[in-house]
Amino acid sequence: MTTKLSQLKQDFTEGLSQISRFWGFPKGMGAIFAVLYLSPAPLPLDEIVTQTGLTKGAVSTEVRTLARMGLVHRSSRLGDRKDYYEAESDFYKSIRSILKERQNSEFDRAVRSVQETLEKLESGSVSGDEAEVAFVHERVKALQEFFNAIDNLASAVIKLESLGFGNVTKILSVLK
Amino acid sequence: MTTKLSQLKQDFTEGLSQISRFWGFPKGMGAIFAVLYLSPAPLPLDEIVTQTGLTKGAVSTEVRTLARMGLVHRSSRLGDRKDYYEAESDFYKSIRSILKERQNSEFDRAVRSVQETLEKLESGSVSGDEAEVAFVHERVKALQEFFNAIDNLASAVIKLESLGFGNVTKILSVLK
DNA sequence: TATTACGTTTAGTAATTACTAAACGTTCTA
DNA sequence: TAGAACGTTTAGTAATTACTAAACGTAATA
Repeated sequence: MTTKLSQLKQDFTEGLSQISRFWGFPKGMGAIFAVLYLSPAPLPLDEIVTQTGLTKGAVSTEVRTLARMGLVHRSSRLGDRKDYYEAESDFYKSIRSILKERQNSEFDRAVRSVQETLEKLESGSVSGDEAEVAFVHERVKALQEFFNAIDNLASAVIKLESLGFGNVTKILSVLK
Repeated sequence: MTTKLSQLKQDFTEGLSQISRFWGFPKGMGAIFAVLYLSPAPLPLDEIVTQTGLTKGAVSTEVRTLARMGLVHRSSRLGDRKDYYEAESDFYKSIRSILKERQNSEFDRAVRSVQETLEKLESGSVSGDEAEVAFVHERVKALQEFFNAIDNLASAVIKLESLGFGNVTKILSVLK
């Protein structure tokens, strides 16, 4: 039993949409990426619109955030005022740029607030039951250290030239 | 200038709530975890209710998913029919159990659908422009390999006794 | 200068998700 | 056996997020 390529593409797109949603991104974003990822040539916005069934507005904004994440690239051609988009196919590259993106976000602000909490505790300026303050201090400190570990890991990954297969297997062997 | 412990706790809780939302979990979940994490003793549901301002129903369901993730533990005492909850303080342990949790989820289903797409392509049963089929094949394969790499990494982490400081620094040195 | 071909913004709607309030079931106590 | 003290479920609401439709801005073309 044979499958039409167009059908296959559609299934694939559906799959990526769900994956996208799973990671907390709009499912339309996954669909857009899928369409670009399976296209041999860069596509103009209009083409993405017809292939995903989303509106111009939606594609316009979501493709922009994809670009900011480094998952797609925008380009233009001389004498053609359309923008063309194509998917980044090196996923390790994408991961790095997503991590980078996340570093200057909401998340970082929240992490810093934990840092501030810790500083107050270190400076001894917190009033309350002594034993409980000590306990809280210890806990907050542990959390902060955990965040630091994660952060170091992320930074290291970002700095890498490439997180290719070799590196992954190296990591795996260390973890054995 | 001194800060009251109660105020500090509240700030901390606020911070964790945001972090929780950032990772796609309800912010109430972060708040519940924060309250438990800063409590020297296990707390009954009612106490969580008063400290977070959520309702019994909400706390009941969210504390359960926290437990499933291994971020909190439920216990009970003889001659007391309240349940008591306490936070897991070993975050590496938590990470492992979250990863485990994620492995049997929606996500895995979606990943498998990519696998199926690939199998169809491998079996040569896809009809359409030959060159394009070849291109799509290559791309889908690359994506699948990427997923495998991630999956291997996750599995390795899960199997670890402990992802303590030592291991993290080892990983870091490999990535240099 | 008017028209067309684009991408962006905006204001509103649909869909989803987080939560509340209250009914419910069970187990213990009187 | 009634009542109280729990945790759970359910049905509905509030808040958030994803998206649509359409107005808009800009630059190229006639």
